[in-house]
Amino acid sequence: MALQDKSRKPGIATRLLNWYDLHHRDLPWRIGPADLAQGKWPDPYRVWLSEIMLQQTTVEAVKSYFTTFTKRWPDIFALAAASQNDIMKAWAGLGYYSRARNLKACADLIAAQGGIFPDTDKTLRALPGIGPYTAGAIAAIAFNRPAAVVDGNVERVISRLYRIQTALPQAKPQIRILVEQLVPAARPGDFAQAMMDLGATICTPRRPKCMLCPLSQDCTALVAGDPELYPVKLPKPEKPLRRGAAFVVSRADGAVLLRQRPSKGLLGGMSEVPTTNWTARQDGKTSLEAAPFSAQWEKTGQITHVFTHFRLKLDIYHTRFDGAAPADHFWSVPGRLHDEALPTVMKKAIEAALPGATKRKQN
DNA sequence: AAGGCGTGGGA
DNA sequence: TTCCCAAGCCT
Repeated sequence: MALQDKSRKPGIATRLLNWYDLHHRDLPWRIGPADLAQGKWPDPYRVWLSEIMLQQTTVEAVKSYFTTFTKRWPDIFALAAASQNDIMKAWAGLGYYSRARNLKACADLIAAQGGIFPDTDKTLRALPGIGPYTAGAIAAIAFNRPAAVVDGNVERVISRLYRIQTALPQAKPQIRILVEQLVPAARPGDFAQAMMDLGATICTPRRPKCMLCPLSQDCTALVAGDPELYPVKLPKPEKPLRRGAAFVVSRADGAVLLRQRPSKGLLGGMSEVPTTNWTARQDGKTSLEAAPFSAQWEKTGQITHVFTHFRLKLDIYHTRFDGAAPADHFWSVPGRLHDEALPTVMKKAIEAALPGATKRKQN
């Protein structure tokens, strides 16, 4: 929700912005406070792209993807003109692949409207892949709107400032209200980024650097001596184990047999080697009936991979085959496996049978 | 509205 | 090793 009036806590915002001017992070998608003061302004396309990539993803992981994407697709029209499959390939390895599907859908919508981004919290929120956080972030950073921007960093900072006893996510509404009261009428974008920088570099989950914090005088948890206890979170359920088998079929020229996963759900729209269903059975028995064809399958190893809500153990089988690809399968481009839309778990599976096969050759 | 949805890095 | 978690969104 955009705020019309000034911050009711000017001291905190001022202290935070002064700290940000000196200690902000330089990031590829960011216009620093000095440049901003000179009248330079961020490109909404780059703000949007970076914010989508940063959802539940670390800054370090995003950097190279952001560079690759903006070089290949410099603006919203270039991205809208790209195929869904090329975007999935470029997104491979970054995770949460529904983001890549929504990215394309959003680019198409904006390009069709002349390439102009919506510039308010509410209108941004209506676009695919843009929720409360991202809408606020784009509105504040790209359009200087005094929107409340609440991410995991901000939740932590606010939880400690006010020593909030309510556990997340139940505390979210309360946190949002507190942030709304802090947002300054001037520099709302810098304020949002400052809050996140503070959470990422000073007010860290463990061992926060309170000695260096510009808000130490404001922090209730620091006074109480227990900042690490916040935010309060409920214990997470443990991840069940699922098992299955994956079948790596290699052709003489190095091509590998692939197929495309359904567009929705886990790894939706990404490519995979043929696999059995991933079941909860614990006996380790895998049915070769699910193989793409009957052959002399050689077990070449086993991999484990951790998804958001379950762990997966896959037995890896390998065979060589030089015929035509079966229905609904295709051969990868020989020597170009690293360009396929392969999620990390599938790269692991292929590597277990064909070491080095998914690596980009360096020269 | 609670659960589905990836991955890699740090402690 | 194991756990936590990182600029959340969708249904």
